[in-house]
Amino acid sequence: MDIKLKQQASAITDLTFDLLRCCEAKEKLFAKDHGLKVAEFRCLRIIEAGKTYSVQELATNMHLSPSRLTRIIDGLFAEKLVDRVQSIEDRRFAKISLTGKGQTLVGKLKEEYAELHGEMLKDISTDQRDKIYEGISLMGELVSDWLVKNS
Amino acid sequence: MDIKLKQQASAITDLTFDLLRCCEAKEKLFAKDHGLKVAEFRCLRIIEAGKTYSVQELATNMHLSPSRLTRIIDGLFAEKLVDRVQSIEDRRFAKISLTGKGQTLVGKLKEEYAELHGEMLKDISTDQRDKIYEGISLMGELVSDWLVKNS
DNA sequence: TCCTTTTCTTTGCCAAAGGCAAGAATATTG
DNA sequence: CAATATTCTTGCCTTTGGCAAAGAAAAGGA
Repeated sequence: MDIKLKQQASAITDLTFDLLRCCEAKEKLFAKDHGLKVAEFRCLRIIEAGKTYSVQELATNMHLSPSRLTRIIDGLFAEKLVDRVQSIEDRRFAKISLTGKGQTLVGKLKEEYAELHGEMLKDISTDQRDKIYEGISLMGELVSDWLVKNS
Repeated sequence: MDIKLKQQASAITDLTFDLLRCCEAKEKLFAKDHGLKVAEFRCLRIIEAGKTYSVQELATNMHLSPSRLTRIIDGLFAEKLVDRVQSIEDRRFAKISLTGKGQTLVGKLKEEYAELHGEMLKDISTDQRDKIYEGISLMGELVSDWLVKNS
């Protein structure tokens, strides 16, 4: 039993390791093709149109430090993709949101990034896609929970 | 049908995106805990004891440029974890391999990294672990194939 | 053989990514 | 009001990474 766990853990360790490298390469290519820095793409992708976010929210979400986020937002602000206003209720907070231009871009990015994945997934069966969904969903939760406990 | 693909692609896009962030954080933590730079950990992990590798092989494997690899190997060499000798058959090639110290370390790293994943996986069923394995395995191949075609 | 071309690695240089510690501004609490 | 805590930004540093040129070696002509 325990041996079974060990084998599975080892196999999954290797697979996630490889998947990670590939997905990083994929993100880098995609961002470059759209004239964005990888960090900018990653940040834009998690900002929903109409919502506002504090620096800390974004930092936590992206697993980065607040100071790093300040810099990323600086870049997006300079390109007029996001607005940054001081919160009125608590003026320590920044309220970051997408500009009109930002919303248009993010819409396009999401669309095209999903298309890219559609391209990858188009030649396998619906069932297999479900298996991918299920597997990655399970793994994502486990890793996320583990991070909460261990950092 | 096509709508189904679109939905699945979109869902999988989001999931892999989140998984990627979490796994990066996980790698960073693990490397730090073992006194290694992330790039060093990633490099060491793909070098098998007793085998030799060219710079290019490692670069391709890690999806990095040869020049970047030279630097990573410089670091590992300075710590006496890898050997770097000129190939005798073709003296343009470097032959990179683990030193004794490197083998010991890599053995420990692999063991402990698998243990870490074992810790994450221990509370779910064998079946669910198989689902994770299957899903990530499928996805890994798809992304890898896509990269070959698109870069 | 000698010259050109190709291949593999390294080096110099630069950009991007990211964190830490200190500071500024604002809230909160005693 | 004074002390403390929170939020963000800034300065400074490390790490990560690539490109282009240079070196060194092999392979191919003529």
